[in-house]
Amino acid sequence: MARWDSLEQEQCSVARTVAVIGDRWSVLILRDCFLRVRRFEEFQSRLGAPRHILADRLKKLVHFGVLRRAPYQDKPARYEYILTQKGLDLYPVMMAIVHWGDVHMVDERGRPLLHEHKNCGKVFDPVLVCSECGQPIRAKEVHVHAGPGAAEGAAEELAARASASPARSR
Amino acid sequence: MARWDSLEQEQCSVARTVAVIGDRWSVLILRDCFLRVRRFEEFQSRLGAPRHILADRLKKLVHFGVLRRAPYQDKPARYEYILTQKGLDLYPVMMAIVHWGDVHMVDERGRPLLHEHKNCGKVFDPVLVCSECGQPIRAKEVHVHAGPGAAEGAAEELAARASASPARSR
DNA sequence: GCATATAGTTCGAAAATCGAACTGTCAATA
DNA sequence: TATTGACAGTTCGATTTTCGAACTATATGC
Repeated sequence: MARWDSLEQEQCSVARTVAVIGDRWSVLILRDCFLRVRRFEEFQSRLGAPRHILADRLKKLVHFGVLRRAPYQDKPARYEYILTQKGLDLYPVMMAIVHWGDVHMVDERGRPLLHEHKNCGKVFDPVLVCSECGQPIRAKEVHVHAGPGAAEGAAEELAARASASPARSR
Repeated sequence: MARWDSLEQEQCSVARTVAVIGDRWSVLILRDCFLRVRRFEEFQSRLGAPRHILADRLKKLVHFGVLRRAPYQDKPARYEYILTQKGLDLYPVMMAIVHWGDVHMVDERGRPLLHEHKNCGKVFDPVLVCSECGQPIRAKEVHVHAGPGAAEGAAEELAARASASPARSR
C-alpha cells in the first residue's frame, strides 16, 4: 500500500476516507464490527480472508483510530477489536452502502437483512437529508464551493465546471 | 479481480456493493463523476491513475450499470462516461464518505469543499435519518433481522449475537 | 508531412495478495 | 507428563494486480 499512503495527504475528504476504508477487506471487517464481531478468529472464519491480510487490516484500522484493540483476558493475553467513536461514525457510510446494495444488487429472493429502528419500532430505509432544512438531498440540488482547506485554484475550477455543460444533454 | 467476482454472489448487500465500488480507483472515479468529470483524459489527468487501470475501472462501472458510455462526437469516435440513475443513487454513499472525512480526517485548514443545498440556500451536512420516523439513526438504535434473502441460519446467528455481550463492557 | 488531441492497449518490473504451514501461549485432557 | 485444542497471530513461496512508460489508432490543424 505504498502508493496509497499519499491519499491521506490529498486535499479531498473522499481521498482521505478512502485511505482508511478504501479496500475491500476493510469494508467487510467494518460490516462485521457493526454486527458485533470482535475477535480475530471470528473475523477470519466469517470473512475467509488470509490471516496475515486480516492482521494487517486490523492493525491499520487501529492505527487510524477506527478500532481499538482491547484485552479481554490475560494468560494468554488476548485482544478484541472494538469500534471507537470514530468507527461508529462510519455507520452512515455503511448504511448507505447497504441500502444501495439492497436497491440495486439484490437477487429475486430479496434483502438479506432488514433494519428495525428501535425508537419507532419500524423496519426502515436510511435516507440522507439536509442538516439545515431536513429535506432529502439529491445530487443535482447541491452546489459545491471551495472550502477553507481547498487546494489552490479549486474555487476557479469548480466555478468553471459548474457553468460548463448544463447538467445533462440527453 | 478474479477472487472478488464471488463477492457479487454473496448474501450480503455490503459485499455486493463492494464488488462494484470496493476498490480505491472506482471510488475516486465516482467522486469525479459527481463533480461532472466525464472524459477519459480528464479522469486520467485528475487522478493520475495508470491508463489501463482507469480503462478497466470505467469498463467495470459501465458493466455494472453505474456509468454509461455515451458518444459525444464521430470521426474520430469519442465517448464520455455519464452517471446512470443507478450511479446517481450512489450519492448518499459519496456524501457519507465526504462527511466522515470532513469530520475525522481534515487538517488544520478545514474542509476542502462545502456543500450548499440549493433548495434552502444553506451550507449543510448530510444526516442519515429513518425513513419511517425521520429521526437521525445511530448504530445502537438499530436492530438487525434476517430478511427474505438471508443465508441459511442467518436468523439464528443474528439472534444469538444480539443477546451476547450487552453492547459494551468497558 | 508533422504536431496535437483523445482514447485507449501493450509490456516488463514492482507490489500486494493468496493459501498453507508454522509459532507461541496457555488450559484442559489423557 | 505428554497431547490436544483454542486463539492470535507470523512466515514463506507462488500467484495476481498494479505500476509506469511506451506504443497504437483516428482525425484535425498547421
